[in-house]
Amino acid sequence: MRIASYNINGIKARLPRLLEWLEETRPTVACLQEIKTMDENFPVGEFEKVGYKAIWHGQKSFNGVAILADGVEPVEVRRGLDGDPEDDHSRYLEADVAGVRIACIYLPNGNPQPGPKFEYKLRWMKRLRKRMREIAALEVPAVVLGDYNVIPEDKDVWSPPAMADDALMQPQSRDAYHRLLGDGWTDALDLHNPRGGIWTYWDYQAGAWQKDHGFRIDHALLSPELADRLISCGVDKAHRGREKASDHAPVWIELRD
DNA sequence: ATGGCTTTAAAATAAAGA
Repeated sequence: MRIASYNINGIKARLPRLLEWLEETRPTVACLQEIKTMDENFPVGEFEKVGYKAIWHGQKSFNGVAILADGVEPVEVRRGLDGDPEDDHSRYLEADVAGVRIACIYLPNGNPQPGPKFEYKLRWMKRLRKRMREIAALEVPAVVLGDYNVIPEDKDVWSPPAMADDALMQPQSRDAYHRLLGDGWTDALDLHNPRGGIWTYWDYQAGAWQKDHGFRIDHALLSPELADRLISCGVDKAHRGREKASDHAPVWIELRD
């Protein structure tokens, strides 16, 4: 089976591209971030037409996550993270599909830093770690994937100096990410590309795509039970170059059944 | 460059993104 993640930057503007990607690559499960729409406007019928069932957790204007599955309804486990009743952002959705626990995340960006947005990012990462430790304790095949908004190491960015002040690569962001790995989660793309140089995001500005000025912030973290089943993984880079593309490219993992 | 694009919401600008 193939499990993919795609920050689509607006489901309304991206729908033709998204349906095209689903039909061309046919992932078993597709986790979406930044759907940027209220629940009542989620185009579930468009996905049903091409054979996908869906659950979603939206909000007005920004954020929002969804999980699509080929031919089966994802069985929702939870939406949102514990630990902050004030947090009304739609950034977390967890479900079971085909015997795999799947958490779709849209981690806060955190810019500008320092500041309240960066503090929110770090708090959110603590709450995520708590939930991921609970999932790990289940000792089941599990993957937590999505837009982590963290550049894990310098090898994951086209120019470390150019991004030095960005929230995505501050030491606190990186430390929090590496604590997840320390808990036993495996970064699939990093495992298969240890020298780096793999990007999942290219800014719309300054010709970043044309110059290949990107970085890697979309990640799939696997539990030991799922890491054992990893066959291959990759980035659907060509989809970033199409008309009206998202600024992210899809990432995917292929697993033994 | 307190942002060179892009999206959303909504009716001209503003917020958010990374």
